Amino acid sequence: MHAGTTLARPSFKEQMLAAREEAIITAVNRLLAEKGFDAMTVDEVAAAVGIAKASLYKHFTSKEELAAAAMVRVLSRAQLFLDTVSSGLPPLDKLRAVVRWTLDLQLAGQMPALPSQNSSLRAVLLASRDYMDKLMAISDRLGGWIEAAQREGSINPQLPALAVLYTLYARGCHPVLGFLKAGGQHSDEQIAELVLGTCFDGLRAR
Amino acid sequence: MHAGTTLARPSFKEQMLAAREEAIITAVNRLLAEKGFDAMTVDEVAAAVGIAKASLYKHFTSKEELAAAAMVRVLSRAQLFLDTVSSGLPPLDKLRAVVRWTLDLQLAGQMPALPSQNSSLRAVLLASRDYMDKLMAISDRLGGWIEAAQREGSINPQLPALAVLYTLYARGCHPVLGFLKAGGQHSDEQIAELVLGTCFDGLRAR
DNA sequence: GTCTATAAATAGATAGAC
DNA sequence: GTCTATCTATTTATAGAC
Repeated sequence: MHAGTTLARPSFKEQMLAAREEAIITAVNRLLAEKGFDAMTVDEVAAAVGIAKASLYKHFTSKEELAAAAMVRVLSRAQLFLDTVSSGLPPLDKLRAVVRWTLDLQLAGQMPALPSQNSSLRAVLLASRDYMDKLMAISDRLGGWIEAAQREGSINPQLPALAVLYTLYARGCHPVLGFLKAGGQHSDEQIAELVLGTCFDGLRAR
Repeated sequence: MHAGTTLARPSFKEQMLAAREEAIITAVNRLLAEKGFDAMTVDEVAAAVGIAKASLYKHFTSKEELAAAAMVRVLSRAQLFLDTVSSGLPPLDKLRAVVRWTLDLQLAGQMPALPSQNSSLRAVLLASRDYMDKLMAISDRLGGWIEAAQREGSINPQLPALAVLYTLYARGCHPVLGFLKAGGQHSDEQIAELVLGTCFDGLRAR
């Protein structure tokens, strides 16, 4: 939130500040993954970080800003991951890799739940330049890969590209992962591969 | 909640009571679909029904009971729908019909959102005989159809039947529907067919 | 910036008259 | 059973000392 990224080398104090805010966001991120925005309380966040609630409000001006920071960080990490996806890969494999990344994040309990349609968080996110810019940038890159995959015939060309994009995003909050994990019958690796398979190949036999 | 289903013919008063409770559950159902359990308030429910909050508590003992009643009603309706699915249909088509039913419910804004992992509602549902019995009964019937479909080779036999079941359930809270609907590019019918297609056939070309 | 203490608003739930 | 009025606990957010 504070400008820790000036051009000059960050001072020790600034580094401490940045580290603390990282810790805050990490706690928020976990709580958002566990119980979602509405059920998460600022008291819990403060307790998890180990600081007073009032101190939290020196860093972030509201509960919504707190959550938004976590959402932005996830998007930033997604962008970093996109950068690591080999450009030589066929577009379908790139998309697979991205979905796999979101599944791993979920299995690690680090995927914040999407705000519900009517949440106060939603309005803040839609108004956040940072969040929307990152979301657009990610969507553009994925959209390019989707269309390339459709041109080469590896993704069903009859599907609207937007529908494909949303379907990929939806994997980020797929409750199936939690159910299967709670069942205890499968390893995380097996679960991820299962869901990845049903996403791209469907339930029907091929 | 109250026993409106005695063996004797229900009196006028009992019918009024049942109708009121139906109206309450309908309002709760819509609110659960719109914003989920955590964000829904009892005040909103009372306002939507047009009665005082205290009156609500004469019918249902807590917010959780209120929501549970709505969840149970959805399961009851699902059971009724299962009964109407022609027994002559191939198992894959039966499963398709069920998913289609849940998609229609969602598009109508009448599918209550699943409680988050850590919600107080979750505990109440797990402890509710009514809810769990219905859920088990539905799961058993769907499980039978899934296994039959796998035996005849129309559903991928390599997938664990439970994974298939959860995947079907997950369609009941698929955020893609909301996104596509908000986009305004497609009719409800098109959206339902799109999601149905990606569920059974996957994103990849066939 | 961090803390303790508290304000202000809202939530779920209940009392008691009718 | 329905209402108004109220209680109690919780929650977001802030004041003010250090």
